[in-house]
Amino acid sequence: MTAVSNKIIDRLTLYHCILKYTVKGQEFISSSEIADLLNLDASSVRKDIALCGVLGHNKQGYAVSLLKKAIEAKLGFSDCKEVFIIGAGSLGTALIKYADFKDYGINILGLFDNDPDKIGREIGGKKVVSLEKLESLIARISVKNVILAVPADCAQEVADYAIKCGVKFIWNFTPVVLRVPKEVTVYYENIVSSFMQMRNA
Amino acid sequence: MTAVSNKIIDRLTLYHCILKYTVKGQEFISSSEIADLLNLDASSVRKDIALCGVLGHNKQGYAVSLLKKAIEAKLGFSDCKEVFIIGAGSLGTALIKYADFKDYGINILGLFDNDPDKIGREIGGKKVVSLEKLESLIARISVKNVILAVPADCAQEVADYAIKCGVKFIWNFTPVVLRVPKEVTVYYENIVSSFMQMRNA
DNA sequence: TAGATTGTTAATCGATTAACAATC
DNA sequence: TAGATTGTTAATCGATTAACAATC
Repeated sequence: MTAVSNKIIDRLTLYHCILKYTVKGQEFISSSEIADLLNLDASSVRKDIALCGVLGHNKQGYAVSLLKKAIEAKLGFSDCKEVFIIGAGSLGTALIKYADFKDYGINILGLFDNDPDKIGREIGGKKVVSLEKLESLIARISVKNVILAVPADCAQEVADYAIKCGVKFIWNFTPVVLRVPKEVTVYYENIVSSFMQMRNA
Repeated sequence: MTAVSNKIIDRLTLYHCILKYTVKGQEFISSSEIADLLNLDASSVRKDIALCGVLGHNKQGYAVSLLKKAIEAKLGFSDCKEVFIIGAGSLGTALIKYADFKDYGINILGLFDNDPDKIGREIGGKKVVSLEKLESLIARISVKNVILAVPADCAQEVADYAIKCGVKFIWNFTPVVLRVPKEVTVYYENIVSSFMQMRNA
């Protein structure tokens, strides 16, 4: 399979959102219709779609349901990844309740915190587990991905612990740039940056 | 002031996070130290820093506090923008509680919802206001920016209403690509995309 | 047919990386 | 001095845009 750059992944997920919500019920969509919704060039839309192996129809554009499935296949929505969330504060809660994750192959298995008031409570259908138990749980069911949603002042410490437990990918929702060993990858959910982009527009 | 691309804004905010958290207490930092933390090329870091008008010192690198202030000035952290959040669910709650927003010049003035159970309740120090009141409030205090954190199935409808009230910028946390008039700008917080990038790495 | 739209190549544009003199 | 690091130019790389023949 051809490698797909992050920019293309970004656009493909947005095309998918269009197909799933914006043009729901519509049978065909043209490259220029997608391009207009996202302020893109129509030829780049056509190129992205070609990557997914979908052929269009003249004067009609692309079949919505076919294109939607092709994007799902290309991005691997059905190849489910298992994830733990660390931090059961308001952000961790929002993420575990984000039902759409399942549709995208993101399977949230558990929610960890070290606040005794939260441990044992149920949030979004999952029991909050003591952070101490991360190590034994990872040993049992090999989960390599965590979402880090803890306060900034303990982000590095918790990341170190998760890495010690065997975590390889950290989806980092804290504003802290983490020091990690080479074999560990951190993805920064840089919320503030997109606000700055909005402001500077 | 030189225009700064979104990619550069992305990197500058991450440098700022490093200076604020990761190397707190350290007096100087070299371009390669920043580059290593973020898996970037050191020369691109130096270029970004040059854009902020900061000069480094040989054998020492850049003065941390000076560079931090220069990034803040370049990105306009002190030029405060006022924002309403629409949707007082778990995501809206998480966002209003994200204290760091204030440091970045994001001033959240109010939280709207149309769920009678939520209206009047206090979340993150702000009273939840009925969505009906958006129009009169925007007429009084001219707020052009909203964070959209409502369920997908009413995203377009709520966006239409906000635009009718005079909103010009929508920071969209829903997975719905919105149809908006030309004078309105939508920024997509594409959470699923970054997960896909993580998976495909 | 005429018009609209795709698929794809070529041209342009911008961003990243490499290289290295200047500096302390 | 030698070594490390900046500041900046030139070279490379990749992404976007323009253009247009092919198609229905």
